[in-house]
Amino acid sequence: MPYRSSDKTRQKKDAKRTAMMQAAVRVFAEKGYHAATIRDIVAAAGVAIGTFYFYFPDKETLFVHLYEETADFLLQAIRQAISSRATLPQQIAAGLQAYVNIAVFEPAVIQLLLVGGVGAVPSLTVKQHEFREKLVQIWQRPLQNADTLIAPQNTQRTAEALVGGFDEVVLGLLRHPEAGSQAGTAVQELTRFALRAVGYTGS
Amino acid sequence: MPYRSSDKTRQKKDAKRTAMMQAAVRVFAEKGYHAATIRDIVAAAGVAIGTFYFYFPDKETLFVHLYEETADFLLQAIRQAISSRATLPQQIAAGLQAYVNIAVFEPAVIQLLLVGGVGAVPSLTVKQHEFREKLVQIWQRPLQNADTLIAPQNTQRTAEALVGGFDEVVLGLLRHPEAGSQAGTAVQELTRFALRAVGYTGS
Amino acid sequence: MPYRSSDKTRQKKDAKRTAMMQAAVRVFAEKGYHAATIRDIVAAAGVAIGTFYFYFPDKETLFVHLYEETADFLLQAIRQAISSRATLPQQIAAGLQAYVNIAVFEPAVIQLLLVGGVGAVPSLTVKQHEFREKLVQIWQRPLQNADTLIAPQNTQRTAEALVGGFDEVVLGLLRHPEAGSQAGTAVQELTRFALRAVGYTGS
Amino acid sequence: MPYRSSDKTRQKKDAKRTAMMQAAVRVFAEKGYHAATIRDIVAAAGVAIGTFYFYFPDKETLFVHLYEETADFLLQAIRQAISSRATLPQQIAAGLQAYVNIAVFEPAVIQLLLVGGVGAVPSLTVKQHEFREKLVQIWQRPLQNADTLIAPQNTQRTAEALVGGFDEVVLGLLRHPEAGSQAGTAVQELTRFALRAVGYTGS
DNA sequence: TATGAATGAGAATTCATTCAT
DNA sequence: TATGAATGAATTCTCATTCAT
Repeated sequence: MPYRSSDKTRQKKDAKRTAMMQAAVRVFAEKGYHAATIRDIVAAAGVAIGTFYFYFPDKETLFVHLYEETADFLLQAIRQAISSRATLPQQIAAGLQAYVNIAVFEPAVIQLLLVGGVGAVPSLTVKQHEFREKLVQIWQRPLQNADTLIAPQNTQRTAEALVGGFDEVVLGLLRHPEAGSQAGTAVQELTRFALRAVGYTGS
Repeated sequence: MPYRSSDKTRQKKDAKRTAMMQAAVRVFAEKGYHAATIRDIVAAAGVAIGTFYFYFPDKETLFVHLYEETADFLLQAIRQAISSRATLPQQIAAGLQAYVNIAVFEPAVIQLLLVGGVGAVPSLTVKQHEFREKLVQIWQRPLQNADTLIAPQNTQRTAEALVGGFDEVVLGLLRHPEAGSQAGTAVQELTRFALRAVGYTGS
Repeated sequence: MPYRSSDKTRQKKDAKRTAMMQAAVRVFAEKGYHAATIRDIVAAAGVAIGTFYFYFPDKETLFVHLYEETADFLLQAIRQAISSRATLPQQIAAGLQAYVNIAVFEPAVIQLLLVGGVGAVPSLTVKQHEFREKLVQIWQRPLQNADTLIAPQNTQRTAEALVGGFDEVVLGLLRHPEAGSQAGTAVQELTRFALRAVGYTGS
Repeated sequence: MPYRSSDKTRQKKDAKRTAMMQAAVRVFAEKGYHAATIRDIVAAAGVAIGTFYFYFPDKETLFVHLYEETADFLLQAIRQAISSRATLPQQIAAGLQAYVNIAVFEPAVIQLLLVGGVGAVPSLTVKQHEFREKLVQIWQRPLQNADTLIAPQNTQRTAEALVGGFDEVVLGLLRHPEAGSQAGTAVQELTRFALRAVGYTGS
């Protein structure tokens, strides 16, 4: 019996914690790390300042944590989309579609990862590198697997360049209000771009 | 002897102003806009705080100015490299070489443009968009000119993706201390990547 | 036990706020707007600098607010004293007595209104004019009501001159440490002065 | 011969010094002591900052000096106007006319004495008191001389009140752009006010 | 757990003043 | 004499963080 109550408490607490983190993501994404104040965050979450420090040790830790979680979410989504397809063109299209979907429906995720946290917190630099590297690895894998269907190349470098290109286009989409309407075209064009870039000769 | 105004004094002042701006670029590049304090900048320049405000109106104005100047410098270097070559492969190789050279010898330039100023100052957002757009245009031009030698495509989108790809690779280079040694290889690989990506069929 | 918000806490906060405002009035009155620093004010109130900004938006806003409140207090006191009497001589004597009382027992009020804030803040100029005008109106009213008992005259001008005269004498009183002892005489003499000045012929 | 040249030099220097002082009066009058910067003053005088410190030791000293000179000028003008007339009504009218003239044609003088310097500089307080006292004495003298023609009274107190009244009205005039057109009426009304206030029974 | 009043280090900016030329 | 570049103390204000309730 007692543990059930404790369970509920735990759940409640987690719910509040999660709500605060979501509020924080929104605020960080919108204003960037430095311009976002704790007051902004607690206001967005509808709690008091003290409550923030009950759930999180400090601003920087929260931000780094948020960055990691968000990065994992994005990586997982792309990884999952790619791994659920069989051929390289399908993998690229699916991975891109997943990425663009997130950009359109959760722009805060992209904002946080590609804009809000860039060069803001020293302790984040390492995490950022890790994130970039993992992203590259995710895109490099299908290239390695399609070994015989693409041009001979340094797949790591190719994946790096693709990742950068995807980011640039996606950020460009977000700069325009009607991001959603362009998304489909962008995915197609980027897919073709990527296939050419790797020298795909299948079909 | 009413103080010679326009001669050496003038030059000295300009020299000092330039020296201070260079110091500021270094500091901004290293720490990012917010983490860089006026104290950091004047310390790096070896002057007093008041001196900063004698030469510049305020932190933000200086930063925006620096960003613009640096952006113009980079754009000009790449534009110039591209326009001095005749064929697409040469143009791409030359443009990339120019870009990578700056990254290797003036890493602060790339740091300032791609990292230190991202999401830092609201009044900079517009300038950043302009910078990205100009960069895209610079790379789009040779594609348009090589019209018949490349695959049919949305050259604007392609240029966007290339620009993003180049940036990512260059930032990757800077992450490693021995950037210089990798630079040559990176230029070659990126050139081939780009030629494939545009579907170049010349020779 | 989520923190009782509206009870004692509220009252305490208001009390502190009031205490800080009183401290601020003292400091502003003593040093004038510019010479009074936030440090002075918080030192006088026995709190930290941050506390000031928790209660008030900034120095100027507080000062203007203080000025308005103080002006209203003084105006109300004089208005009330005058309106509670029936004849002109009584009205003048009562109004003056009220004014002098405040000067003697709350010299900071007069100091703030007539000295500390003069020419200090641009945004205050309008308030100052309003204050002077209201003061003139207060003294003009009894003159208009005693219409038939005083010399024909521009009562507005007369009231202006009386107001200026009263201020000068009151400030003179405050210049001497034993202001209180002279106060009674001053009220009598000023009353007679005013009655002559309006050409009062009653009795 | 040499002394002639030195003489000219002296004159030139004095001329420049005077020009700078006039510029300073204008600036102090317009902005008040604290808001007026040395840069403002030298800009108004058309010289360099260093030049200021060649002629004057520092800002405060200059201001106090300016205050004294301006006060002397005003006192002398009124004193002179009064002493050149024979009867009390003429004396009051002439003194007021002189005062109002200065207010209309040299508003900076009044601004400096009655507004710009009030409560601004601690070291000025004494000078201000002296100024007020001298002004009171100037107006008290004719009252004492008209001893038998006015009501029995404390002429010092009366003079104080008159001085304050005159100031208030004059400041009121300056608040309106068309000060000049109202000046004549104001002098007449104030003269009558003053004559009534002293209980003048002549004629 | 939750609150929000209180803190104070630190940042940007101003401006009177100095001094080498 | 005259200049104006250079200085740095002092000021206002912000904001992450603490802690008594």
